[in-house]
Amino acid sequence: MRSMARTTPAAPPKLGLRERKKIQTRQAIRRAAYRLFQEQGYDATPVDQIAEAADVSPSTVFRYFPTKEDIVLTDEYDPLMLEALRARPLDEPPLTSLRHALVGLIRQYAEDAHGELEVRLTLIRQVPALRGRLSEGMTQTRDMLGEVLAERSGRAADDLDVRVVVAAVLGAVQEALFHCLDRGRIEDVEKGIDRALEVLARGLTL
Amino acid sequence: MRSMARTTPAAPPKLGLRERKKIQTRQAIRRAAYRLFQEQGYDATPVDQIAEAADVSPSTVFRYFPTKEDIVLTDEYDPLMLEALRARPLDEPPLTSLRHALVGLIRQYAEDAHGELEVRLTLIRQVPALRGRLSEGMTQTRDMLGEVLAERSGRAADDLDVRVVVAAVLGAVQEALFHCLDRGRIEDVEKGIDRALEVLARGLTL
Amino acid sequence: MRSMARTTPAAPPKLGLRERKKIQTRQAIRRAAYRLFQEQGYDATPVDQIAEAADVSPSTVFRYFPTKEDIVLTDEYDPLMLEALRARPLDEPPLTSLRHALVGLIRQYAEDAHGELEVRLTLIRQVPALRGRLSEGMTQTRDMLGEVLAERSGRAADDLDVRVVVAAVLGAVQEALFHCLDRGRIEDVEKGIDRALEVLARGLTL
Amino acid sequence: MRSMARTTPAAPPKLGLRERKKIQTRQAIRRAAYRLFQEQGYDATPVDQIAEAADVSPSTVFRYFPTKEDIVLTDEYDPLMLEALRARPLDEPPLTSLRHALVGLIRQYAEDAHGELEVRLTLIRQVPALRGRLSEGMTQTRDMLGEVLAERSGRAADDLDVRVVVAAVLGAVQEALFHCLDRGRIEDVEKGIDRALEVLARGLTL
DNA sequence: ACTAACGGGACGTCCCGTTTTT
DNA sequence: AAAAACGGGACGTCCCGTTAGT
Repeated sequence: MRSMARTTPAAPPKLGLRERKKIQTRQAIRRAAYRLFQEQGYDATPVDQIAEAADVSPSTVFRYFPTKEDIVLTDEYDPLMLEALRARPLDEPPLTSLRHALVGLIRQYAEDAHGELEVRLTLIRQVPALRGRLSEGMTQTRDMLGEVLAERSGRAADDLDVRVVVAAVLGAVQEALFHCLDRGRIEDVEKGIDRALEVLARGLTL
Repeated sequence: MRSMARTTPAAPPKLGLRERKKIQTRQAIRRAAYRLFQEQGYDATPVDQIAEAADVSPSTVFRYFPTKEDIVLTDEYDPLMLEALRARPLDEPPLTSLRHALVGLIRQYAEDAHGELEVRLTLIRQVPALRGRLSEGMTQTRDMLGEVLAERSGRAADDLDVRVVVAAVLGAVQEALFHCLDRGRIEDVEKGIDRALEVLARGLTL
Repeated sequence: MRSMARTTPAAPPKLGLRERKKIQTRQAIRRAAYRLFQEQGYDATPVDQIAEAADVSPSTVFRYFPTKEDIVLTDEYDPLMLEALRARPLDEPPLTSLRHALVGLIRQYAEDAHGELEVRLTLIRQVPALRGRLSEGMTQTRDMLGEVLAERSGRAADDLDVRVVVAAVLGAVQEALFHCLDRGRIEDVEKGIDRALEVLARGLTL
Repeated sequence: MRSMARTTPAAPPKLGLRERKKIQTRQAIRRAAYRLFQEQGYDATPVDQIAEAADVSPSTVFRYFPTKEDIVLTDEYDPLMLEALRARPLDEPPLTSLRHALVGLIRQYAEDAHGELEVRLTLIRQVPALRGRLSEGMTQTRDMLGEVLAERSGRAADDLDVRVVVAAVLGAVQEALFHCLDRGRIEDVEKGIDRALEVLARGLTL
């Protein structure tokens, strides 16, 4: 987990002015977008408006994010998650491994982008198009997690059991996230996840 | 379950010519759409083309299906599922109840619309926009299932445990469906579901 | 030739209000476009402006003309030309047949759309993109003319000699048109064509 | 004609490294472009992609070729053609003079850029935009040839007869080229041209 | 000098809702 | 009531020219 703490600022040695500007612009666009989405809704916010709010040209927005959806969906946490998962001891039950990897990641994200998590979750929940794209990404995540899990347990990558485990865990975590979001207690998210995973662990008995 | 067998065509007693024509048109549009989607892909198929293929005007398409997505997503199975769930004995473990309700439903659908299941699953998997809308519908389904489960177990409707159960089961079922689809053995879907749910039942151990 | 005189207005029996409106709109767009092209140049005239000038929405412009180029290039004279060519006596030398067919057509066009010929020629000469599309259409025309000529002379459709004849004649006619256009004596176009074809007839000697 | 054989690489006496690099880059860009055009089509190939394939920046492409079209269209054969035409004896019939000038040029080009002729012809035939620009260039060529011919025959530069001669010859040559291209016998092009010009010489009789 | 980034604008496609004919 | 046409707006792609950095 310690290694995870070094995410973006991990390799800050020497970024040319060029690079720094790029990151700034990216941030500016994303921030503007999130704000407008929150205020007006996703569909009601044209890209042009985002551009204007971010003080760039519409072309630039599309240079940074191929589609409007990507403004919300792009992130770079997947590799971190895999790494975290691989770092868990081999004899640990998969549920526990996944739990640690996911919780660490979410904690990380919450630190990195203060408050963005909520907006993002809300958006994703409300805008069908985003959910679509997200679950596309999720599928990848799922596949990747599945692969790691499979390799750790000596099974085939497309083993049904493995996939079910991953799907169940991701579904449960998502429920936990939304549950906390609904209560406005996003900071309790770890507790929620723990509880959700416990339900899974005891075989879905109520 | 027998009552379930009578789904749409269950109550044909008195349908005016009007109604029958309407249903035919609806079918024609959907069929044309599915065919074109399969041939060209979803995004590459404009609504106008569907209209032409179905031999109706674009406006008519729009009258039957508020949006293009609804052509794929609309169905009428939710109430059936709820009914089936409510019909299960109260002391049955939730996992079992859900299993019966879902399997019955899928079996029903496979009978009703021969082969459509595969196309539909494939489409949904491939087109992000559809997945978005689907999971929107899914959310409703989830909520509804959750409510029934909650009421049966005397919990609150938004109880985290209940939601986790539903989410995990739906996720697992979906994995089973895709798993069978990938192998081209869609007819084994019940076995797949059983196996997936077993993984859940034993607490996600591998 | 007399039959040719009845081109567009040939079958005006009963056009619903719908159809008439459509034709009007088409005309309005084309007229507006031609005017603006003349005033500002082709490239400097956005489609939106044409739409505004024609008092329609941009979408409508694109409904009538798939691309901006088509506003200039679309016409419906090809079938007429073929018909005219076929109507010539079989034992006539090809040069003469082509001459009559082409001259008749141009005369027709000059009558139908008074003055448009000049603008159109000018545009086509000045805007490379249009020339491209035109020569695309021209290729078709050429092929069609070639086919008729081939069939009349009992040769293969892709016979080189036939194609050379057509190409030379079309090239010569075009030169004649531009020649008259340059002198502002567009009304002498028939004389010009005659002279040009004579050069061809005598084997390109000066 | 021998002098013609030394076209671009004819005078390599002293080219600074600078110059040589420039020529190389130019070549690299053109080559990359031709390859991509062939593979994907002209319109489907963005300039950026060409730049990448040629391993230069997009700006550089733009520095070497003002527009995308120029990548295909730019060449340096016009002056050679004029020179060749001027070198013909004055009392020769224009048809013969043009024939020699053109055939020599094409032969030259075929030698210089092995196989490029075909790609180029194909591209030009298929992409309207290119045909447009080409015929723009062609117009210049035509004008230049016309001038030489006019001066040799003591006529005005814009004399209709002269222009008709040039137009007919160029048209016929083009037909011959395409004719051979269609049959995949590009090496017979001289024969084809001869035959085509003969048709012209005998006054377009079939 | 070279290149990356940006700006601005056009094009053409699509969707969905409204208005007009039939 | 069905259809055809229209309107309006968004999206995403592309091109080419300029500016700012290395």
